[in-house]
Amino acid sequence: MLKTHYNHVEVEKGKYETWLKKGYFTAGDNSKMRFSMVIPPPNVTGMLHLGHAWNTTVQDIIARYKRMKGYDVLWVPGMDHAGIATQAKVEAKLREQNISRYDLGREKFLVQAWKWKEEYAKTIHSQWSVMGLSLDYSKERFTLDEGLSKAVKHVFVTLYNKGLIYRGERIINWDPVFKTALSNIEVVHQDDKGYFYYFKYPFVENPNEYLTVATTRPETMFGDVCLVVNPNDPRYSKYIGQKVINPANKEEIEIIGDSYVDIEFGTGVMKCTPAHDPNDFKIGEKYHLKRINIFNDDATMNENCPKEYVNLDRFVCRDKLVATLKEEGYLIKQEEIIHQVGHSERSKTVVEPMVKKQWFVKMGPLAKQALENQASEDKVEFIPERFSKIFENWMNDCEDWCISRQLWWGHRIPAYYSKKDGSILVSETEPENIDDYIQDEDVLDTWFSSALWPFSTLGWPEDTELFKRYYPLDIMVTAYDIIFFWVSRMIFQGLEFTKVAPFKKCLIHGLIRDEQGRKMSKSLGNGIDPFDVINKYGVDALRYFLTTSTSPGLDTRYSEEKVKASESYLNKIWNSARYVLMNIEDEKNLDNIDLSKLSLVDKFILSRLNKTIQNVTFNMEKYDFANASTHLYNFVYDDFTSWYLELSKVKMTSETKKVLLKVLKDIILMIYPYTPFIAEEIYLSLPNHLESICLESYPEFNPSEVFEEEEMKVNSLIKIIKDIRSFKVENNLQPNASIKLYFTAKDCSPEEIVPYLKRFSFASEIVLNKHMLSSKIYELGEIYIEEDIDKQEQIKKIEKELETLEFEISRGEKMLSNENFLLKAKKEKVDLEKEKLAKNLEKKKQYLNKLESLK
RNA sequence: GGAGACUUAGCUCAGCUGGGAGAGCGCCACCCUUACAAGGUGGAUGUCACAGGUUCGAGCCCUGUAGUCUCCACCA
Repeated sequence: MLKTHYNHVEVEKGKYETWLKKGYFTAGDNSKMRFSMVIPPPNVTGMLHLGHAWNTTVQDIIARYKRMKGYDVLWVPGMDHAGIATQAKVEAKLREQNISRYDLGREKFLVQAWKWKEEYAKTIHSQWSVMGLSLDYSKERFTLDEGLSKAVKHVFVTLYNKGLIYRGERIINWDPVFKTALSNIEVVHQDDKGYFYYFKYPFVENPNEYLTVATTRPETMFGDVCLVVNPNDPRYSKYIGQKVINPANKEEIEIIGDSYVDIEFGTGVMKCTPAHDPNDFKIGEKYHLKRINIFNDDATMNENCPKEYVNLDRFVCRDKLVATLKEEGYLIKQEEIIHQVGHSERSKTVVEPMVKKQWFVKMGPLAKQALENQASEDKVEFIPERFSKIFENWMNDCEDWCISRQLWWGHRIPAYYSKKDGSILVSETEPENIDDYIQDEDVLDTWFSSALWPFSTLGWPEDTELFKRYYPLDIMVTAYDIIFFWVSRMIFQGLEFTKVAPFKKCLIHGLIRDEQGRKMSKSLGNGIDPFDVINKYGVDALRYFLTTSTSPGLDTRYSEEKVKASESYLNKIWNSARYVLMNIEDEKNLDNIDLSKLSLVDKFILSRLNKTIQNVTFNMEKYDFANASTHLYNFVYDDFTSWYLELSKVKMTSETKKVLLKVLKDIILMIYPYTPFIAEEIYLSLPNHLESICLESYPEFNPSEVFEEEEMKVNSLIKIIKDIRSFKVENNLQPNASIKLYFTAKDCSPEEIVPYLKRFSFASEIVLNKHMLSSKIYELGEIYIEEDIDKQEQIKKIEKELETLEFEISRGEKMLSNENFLLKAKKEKVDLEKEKLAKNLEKKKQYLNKLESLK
């Protein structure tokens, strides 16, 4: 027997270990249809947060639901080495001991990094188990494990041989803290306060005249190679070909013309720094301009700058240069502005565009393929659909992907440079005469290996059984913030290498915010540790909250109040289970409900149950877990606990007991994917259970158990009871005050109804078939509550009823007298309204008769 | 500069293909009724941002306006 109160600590204890031991989550039953997913691999940088909890719970609901629906479910766990993020953490830890990665050297540093990985993998595993995730650990992978490394090399080499990976000197985003290149999307643009500086560039021929150039980054003037004006700009076109003095270093530079320059913007004269600005770089390419790199790798100034600036930090240099130019009279003015500045996603430092030799993936052909696929029938179905557009927009104008990183923690680029002639060898295996070669020092962007995750985890590029059976995946579940980083890259790599999209559906959810709607972040200190929540309210309550108080694709706010409400709901189910168990204790035969022996209310609840199963299943199939849970919730509260449990107390037949058990069991089965721990606990206390709820099937809709008439009648009974209750409140009577009732049945046998009336109205006496003039009319018949009021009061009451009735009748008549409504509305709607109107008119007639007699 | 989302009860949010406005929490009154006081019963509260349009009928569809937010974009 269950305890009086739901205690999450006791309920959760030991269950997950048992499930794992029994192998319930191990895929491989080939007799069933397959259903496959892989977990978005969390970074091995630290603890899981609420976002992970949300994301994984959604997947767990899917996995458990699909198992119940008879699928062989594979859900692959795994983690991501998270190159730059993890390396930063390991370096920070070493720094505490005053050790830099260079002190250790590559190999020893990697030993430290692997240690870090082992430690955090352990934490993540234990957190997954607390969350109750039904992962198949026998298939677990890590992005740096041997098989995945093999896949990465294979992809790199194949793309290289196809000409889709190239090495080139191009302008890239440089992170001067981590001293590595970044891809475009690892740069986040923020509004920063800065200055627009206006400088004089005097003409060589005529030093009294000058052009004014505005810039936000004066220090890059040391890298200027020319000025650019628009040839169509009447103010300046005449100067094209002339020379001016660069005030920063007093060197002569030419004025060239190019229509790129916006006549309206700034002064209309642009300085050109091909080595440190993406647009200037393009112009530089067009006109074969010099690229003068002025920065060291840590963004201090290098020897291409005047002596007094060398080795100064870029911002110190900026201030010093501005001060000098001001002194020399070159600074015309400076304006404070707010502008977008690129920062490194990881180090937060201001990114410096630099020309560097890096490896790139040529995006054009890959993007084209992805877009074509998305326009075809084999497209990835995004849920909600609008995210497809976001994916396509990005695919449409993405630049080549810089994939080399100047880090140590990651997949080392399989390119080898000959010591003899410097030629490049790109190969999956080391060259035999390795001593004659030097391997490229760089590693690949983390997302390069993540992009292969849906198939590399299944053993690809080997043609494994796992890959053959489970690929492509049925669904990928992720938040919208990594559509560009991850989803899009999985799609184009999947298409390129496996010829199909890596997953059929992509379920996108939002981000979780704090109670005020702000992002959770370390600097704000507003992060919520999911495991604190779990300790307090239980993992089921957290899971329920995360997956039900959210809307598809939208952000949600964390709300302790709602977690608490979830726990109350679970307690409600818990206690309803106690009631059922208490009542069926001594009943031996609980199977095979005999429909012919059911009472009115038994049929009512069975009917409601079946409609609920239908609605819940419909929404589960759409992956709309919030909506599915709402249907179940309303059924549990309104139909089951508020009414059926109470009504069942009137006449507890052995058939009723069977119904109680069936309804409870189906509720437990439907809530199970959301809240597996409490569901298992209750399930195991039911008679005739299997070894675990994990082995159960999902409830099926049964049309032969839908009883419209009984539903209608019980609803009418409920209405009567509610009216009696309000009558008592209105008349300041205690809820259990005894009253005298008059009941004249219609379309039902009074014997069936009276016991319920008696119990719920606390009636001391129920008089049957005695027509009372001021009784109220229901589907089940007429009800009159005896009270001490005079004729006038009774008339008033009836007139009030008539008034509301009149309102409804006129609404119906208006509708039905509208020809267009009759012509254009759906037939069912018209019939429904007709029926309603007829009923109301009949009711009105009866009330009028009463009124007549009273008067 | 583009793209998208959001605006519904005091607060947080639901409202499925257009057919009589909902939940949780909070608030008021009453009730320890033998599953549950982490509860029950009854109740109050909404020009569904604004303005047009389509429609027999609009919270829902279309257009515009305002506000909030997010993403993308090289504007020196």
